[in-house]
Amino acid sequence: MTNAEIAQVFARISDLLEIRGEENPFRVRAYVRATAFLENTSHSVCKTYEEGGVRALEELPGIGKDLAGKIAELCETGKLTYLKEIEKKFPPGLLTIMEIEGIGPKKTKVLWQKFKVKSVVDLKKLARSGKLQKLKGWGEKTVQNILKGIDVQKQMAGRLSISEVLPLAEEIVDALKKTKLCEHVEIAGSLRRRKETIGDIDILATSRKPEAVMEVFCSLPHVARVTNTGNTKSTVFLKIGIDADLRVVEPDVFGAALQYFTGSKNHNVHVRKIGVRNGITISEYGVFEGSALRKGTLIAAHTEEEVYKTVGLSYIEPELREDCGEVEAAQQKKLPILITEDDIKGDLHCHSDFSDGTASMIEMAKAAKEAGLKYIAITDHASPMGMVKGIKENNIAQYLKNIEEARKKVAGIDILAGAEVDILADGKLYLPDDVLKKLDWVVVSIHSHFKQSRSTMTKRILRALQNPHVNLFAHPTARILGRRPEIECDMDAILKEAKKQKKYLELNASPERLDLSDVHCKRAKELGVKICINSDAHSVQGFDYRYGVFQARRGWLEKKDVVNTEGVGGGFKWHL
DNA sequence: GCCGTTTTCGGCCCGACTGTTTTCAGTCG
Repeated sequence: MTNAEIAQVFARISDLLEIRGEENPFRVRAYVRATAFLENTSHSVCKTYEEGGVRALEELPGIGKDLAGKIAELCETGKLTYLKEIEKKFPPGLLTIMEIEGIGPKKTKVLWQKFKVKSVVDLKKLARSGKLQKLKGWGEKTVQNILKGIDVQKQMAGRLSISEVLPLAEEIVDALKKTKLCEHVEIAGSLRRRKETIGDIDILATSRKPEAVMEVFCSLPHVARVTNTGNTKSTVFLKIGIDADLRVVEPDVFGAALQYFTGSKNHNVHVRKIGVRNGITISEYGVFEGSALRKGTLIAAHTEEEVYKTVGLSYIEPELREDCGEVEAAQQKKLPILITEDDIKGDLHCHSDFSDGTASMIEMAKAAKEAGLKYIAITDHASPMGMVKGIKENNIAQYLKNIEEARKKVAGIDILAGAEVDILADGKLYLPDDVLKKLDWVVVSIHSHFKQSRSTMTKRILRALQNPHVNLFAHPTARILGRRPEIECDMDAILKEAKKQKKYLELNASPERLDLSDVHCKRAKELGVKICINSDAHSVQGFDYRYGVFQARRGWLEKKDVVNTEGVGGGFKWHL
C-alpha cells in the first residue's frame, strides 16, 4: 500500500470518530496528525515496516504503538479491521456531506441521526423542505449557506495550477501597490509557499486607510463578485474561478501577520508549540511573553525573521513551511540554501522543429542564449508513436548535421546533440545502442502504456536506466496536472537504481507537468540522486524555469543538488 | 492516540467569524 492510501484510511477514521462524537478529541487529532505525516512522506512506510518491523514504524513522528500496528495490518492485508468496524455504523456516502463548506462533524451527526441524511442529494432535499431551520441552532441563514455550499462544491471541484494563479495574484499586488495606500503588500498562503495547485489567493497588506484599500480591491477588473467586505478582511470571487482574500493589518505587526497567514497550518502549530514551551505566545498580532489569556508583553512583530528568532529558529523560507522537518533543521541551523532561478545555467531537454517543436535548432539556440543559458541539449523526440517527425535510425545523420550547423551559426552557447527516446512497453529504448552512441546526451521518458501495473512499470523503467548510454530520465511520473494521473511505480527503487547507474532524474519545469513532485525531489536528495531542472521548451518562449525552481525549493534542493547549475563539463560528464 | 530537559501521567496551538444567541457552539484556517 502507498502512503497516500494509508493516509486516506486514517483520514476516514478521524472523520468518522468525530461524527460518532468521540469523547477524546486528542485521539481524533492523533489520526489527523498521522494522516498529514503520511501525505508528506515520500519514503514508503510499508517499506519501513518490511525493513524494520513495527519497531521501525513506532520511530516515525506521530506514530505510536497503536497506529504502528494499524499500519502493519494495512501493509500485510491491505485492509483494516478497525475501520471496517467503525464503517458498519455509518452509511457509505455520509462523509461526502462533510466536504461541504460550513458542515463539520457535529452538523453531520445531527443530519444523519435526526433526519437520516445519507448523501448530498438527501441533504439538498431536506434543506429545501424547510424542516431544518426549525431546529434549535439552525436558522434560515445556516440552511441557505448549506444550499450555497452544495452548489459551490459542484462548480469548484478543482484547484488551479500555480502558473494560472501566480501571475494574476502578482497583478493584484501591483494594483494595490500603485494606490500608494499601503506600506506593504505581499502574497501569503499556499501561493507564497509555491504549492503546485492553489485553492485561493491570500494577500496581506498594511495601511492606515483600510477602507480605501478594500474599495480598490473589490473593484478590480479580475473580480466576478464580492463575497464579503470589512475593514480588516475582504473576500472576492475572481473570474478565474477561485477566491481571493485581502487582509489589512497594522504596519507594526506585518511580520507576525505574514508569518501567520503564510502557514502552513502544521508549520505554525509546530512553531507555536515551541513558543508555548518557552512561555511565549505567537499569533498574527505578534509574539508575546506570557500566556495567550493574559496578553503578555509584545516582544516581536515587525518581521518574520524576528518572529522566528524569538523561538530560537533561523528564518525559514516559505517553500519549506510544511512541517516536514524544516523546524528541526532551523533549530540545528541546518536549513538548506535553496536553489534560485539564477543558478540555472543550462537546459538539457528542449525540442526543435525536427520533431514537435515550433522553431528551428538555430532559433532555439539563439533564444536560449538570450535567456541567459550557457548551454542546451537539443533533444528531439525519438518515438514510435503518432508523431511522424522525429529522430529515426535512418535520419540520425541529418539530425547531427543540423546540430553541427546550429553550432556554427550561433556563437556563445554550447549545443549538445541529444534525443528524448521513448521507453517502450518492455523497457527497451526506441533507438538502438549504436545510434544512441552517436549522441552527446540521451534523455529517456514514458509516452505510452501509462497504465501498466506497478511492478511491470517499475521493471520497465529500471531496465531503461540500466542502458549505459542513458543520461536522464525525464518527467518521471508522466503526469499532466489535472488531466493525466501519475504512472504507478516504485519511485524509491527507481531512485536507488538511478544512483547506482549514475543517472539523473528530471524536474520538468513545464507548468502542466512539474514532474518530479516536491516530495520525490526531497527523497532524491536524501538518496543522493541529482536532479536536472529542464524547460522541455517546444518554442522560443519556452525557456522558463520559474515554476520548476519553485518546486525544487519545496523539495529542499540546493544548487549543488541540481545538475544544470554547472557549466558544461563542470559538475558532470557526458559522452563528448 | 501520542509524547516526554514538565517522561509513564496529564497535557495536547490559537483566534476569528458566523449564526445563533443573550453567553456560546460549530466551523474554519
